[in-house]
Amino acid sequence: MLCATRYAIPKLHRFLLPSSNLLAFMPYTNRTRLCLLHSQPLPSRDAYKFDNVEDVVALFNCMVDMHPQPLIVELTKILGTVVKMKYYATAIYLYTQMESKGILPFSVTLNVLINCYGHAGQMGFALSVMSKFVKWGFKPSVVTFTTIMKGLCLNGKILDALDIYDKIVAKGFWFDEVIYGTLINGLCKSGKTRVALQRLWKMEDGLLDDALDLYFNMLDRGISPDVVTYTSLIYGFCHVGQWKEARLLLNEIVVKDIGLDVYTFNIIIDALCKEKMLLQAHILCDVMILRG
DNA sequence: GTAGGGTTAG
Repeated sequence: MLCATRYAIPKLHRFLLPSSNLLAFMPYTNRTRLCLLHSQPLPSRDAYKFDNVEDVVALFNCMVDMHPQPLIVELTKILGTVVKMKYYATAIYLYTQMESKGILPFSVTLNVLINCYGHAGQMGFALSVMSKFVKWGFKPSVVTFTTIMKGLCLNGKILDALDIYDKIVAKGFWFDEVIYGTLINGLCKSGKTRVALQRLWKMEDGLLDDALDLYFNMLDRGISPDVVTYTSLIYGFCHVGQWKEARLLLNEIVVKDIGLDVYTFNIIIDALCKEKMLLQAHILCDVMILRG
């Protein structure tokens, strides 16, 4: 079941305690170590190759059984760790365990849970967690709505995501680049790049002319599209073969000195390869290598 | 100092 080992502990701690948050964990580390060591037989040599997720699960299980109960903030951090490893179903399971032991979530925990359900293709549950917010006396935040929006996009319900966007506006939350990024990506993914631009433009109360005008307009409003937003749009244009627009956007990134990252490069190289433009793809590959 | 946005291939 679990392959917690004597050798796994230091590694586990390094993994879970990357920052100055060390102090918050200190009361639990020794107990955790004892728990892990006593619940499992000593490992064979092969046990060095353990799965990190299982270690995280082991830690979570230990903590959930502790008295006094650990802080929900700490449990939420561990859940977040599992999510970052993309083990969504596992995180959902852990949450269920936690709740069944009478440990109450707080707003961030619920946001994490919603994210998990979205990725697991269970938007029905994600939405019912929304109602739990009220039940537990918390208010859904802009993060909650953005997470729901992302989940809807992931599950092919782009129109519902746009409705959520309207709710964000109605709630009076101010826009930020993450909301834009989520929505733009969702729209571009569903092959509706034009709609994405129109929608963006509408957000900014302007007229749709072309992508360049749009970005200058956004800048004027104090919201600068970042590399994620650009990358999503480039993905959309590449996918419909509109190289001119893609190139224009790429040019903007360079002009604005926004760092291209591995996502951007991969998207463009992938598109070039699919268009059999291998020479250009190769050049970009070299650029990537040059930039380390 | 806890939560939300971007890719491909196999």
